[in-house]
Amino acid sequence: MRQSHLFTKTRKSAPKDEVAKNAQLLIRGGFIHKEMAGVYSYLPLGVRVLSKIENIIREEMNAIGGQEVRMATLHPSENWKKTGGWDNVDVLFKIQSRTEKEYALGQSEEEIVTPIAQEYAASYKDLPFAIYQIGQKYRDELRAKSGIMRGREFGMKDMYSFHESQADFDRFYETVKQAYFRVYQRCGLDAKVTEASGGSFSEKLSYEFMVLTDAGEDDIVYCDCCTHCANVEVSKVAEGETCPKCGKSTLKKARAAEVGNVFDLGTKYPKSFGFTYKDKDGNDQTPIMGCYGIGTTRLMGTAVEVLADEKGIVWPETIAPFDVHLVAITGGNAELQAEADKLYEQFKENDIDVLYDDRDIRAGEKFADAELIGIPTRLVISEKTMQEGGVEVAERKSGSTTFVSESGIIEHLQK
RNA sequence: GCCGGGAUAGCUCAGACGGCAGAGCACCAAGUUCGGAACUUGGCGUCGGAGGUUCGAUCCCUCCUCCCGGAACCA
Repeated sequence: MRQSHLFTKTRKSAPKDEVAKNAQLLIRGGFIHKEMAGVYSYLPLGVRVLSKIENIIREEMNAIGGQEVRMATLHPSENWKKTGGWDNVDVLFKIQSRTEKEYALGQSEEEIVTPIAQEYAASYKDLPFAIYQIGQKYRDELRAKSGIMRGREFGMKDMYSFHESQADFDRFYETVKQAYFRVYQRCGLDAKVTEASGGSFSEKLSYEFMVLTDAGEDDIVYCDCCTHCANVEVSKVAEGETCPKCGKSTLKKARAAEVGNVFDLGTKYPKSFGFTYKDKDGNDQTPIMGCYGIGTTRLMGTAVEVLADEKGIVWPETIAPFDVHLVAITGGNAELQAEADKLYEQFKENDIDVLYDDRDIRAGEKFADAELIGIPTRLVISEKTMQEGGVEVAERKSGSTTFVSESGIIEHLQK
């Protein structure tokens, strides 16, 4: 894409009503636009990043047998009244129609997915299965904060699974945990899994996936030399004590952002809806249910928080809005401009995902913008580089530069 | 909803004793520039809203709205 066609622009300063690094950089770069506290619109660059995150999640959920759906976000109040959520879930947005009919906005989808599952699962032969979707969620937070880390409307992947037995649930639970680790790893983030409380809807322990960052809202204690990690709210062992798992190190405490969670829901929701299936002996049984969430927009915010430097965002290749930022420094030289245009066309022909800075502005502004936007690889074509018959290749993350000939650049980028 | 802070140009901010409201950036036009947000010249406010005090309020008082931080909460 030509940057001159991109309708968004960068800005030098962050708006004064944003303090969180993720929101400051994402707004300055033109990835998101704030509508009100806790609610953001996603602009072209932001949508590109979010789509890549969603696709990684989609691939991993599909790989473990998840089936993608898109459920309603406008919910009938009756379903929430059946489960008790109407009166007990304080973050539930409740709205009323002109005729005073009541609705809820989806803050989670058990109330919708359970009846759907019920419709199709009448026999033990129909189990197990897992349904997921990626979409908007609404939560009536008393205090939205931290940019896109904790909003009233946000993106989430939520998956729900239904099983015949606890053993089968446990098997799938573990499968999902492994898939989640792959998601975070592919997004360039190092996540830890912690034990945490199940919240208001489950008496069992849940697992949360945590990425260390001061922008988070949870405190965890973890071990450096093994995988032990727990939310301080449930940890029986405190900071500085010996790791109960490996016994080798003392535990450290850190701030972390929850980027996913998995819950054993037991039979609560199927029971609320009278969801039973026939077992082999013809008896009615209630399925065991699990739910699994990843906040897609929070994941995006976390990546910014964790990976950005003083110049701007540093996207991992896997979720960057573009793979390559081609920056033309022409100084008004038409031949050079034509040369850059040619290179851009060649990139497109070779399916290289490129943002081409063809704007008629000074070099310094282009460099500053490139660093702010954070595309992993920056190519510069200028009089200087042309004299040597090539382009400069700069890595955003390290700042290191190399020189590659014009004829070899496509091959260089494709490997 | 609680505690604290805040709201002045599109953006970032200054401002005064209560007395004609400013700068930089951005935007438009022209020119000079052209590898780190450059420069010159000319073109844009309901001082968040509503009351009150006052000859006069952006400034003082009251209420409200919105925003930020914190606490609490956190499917």
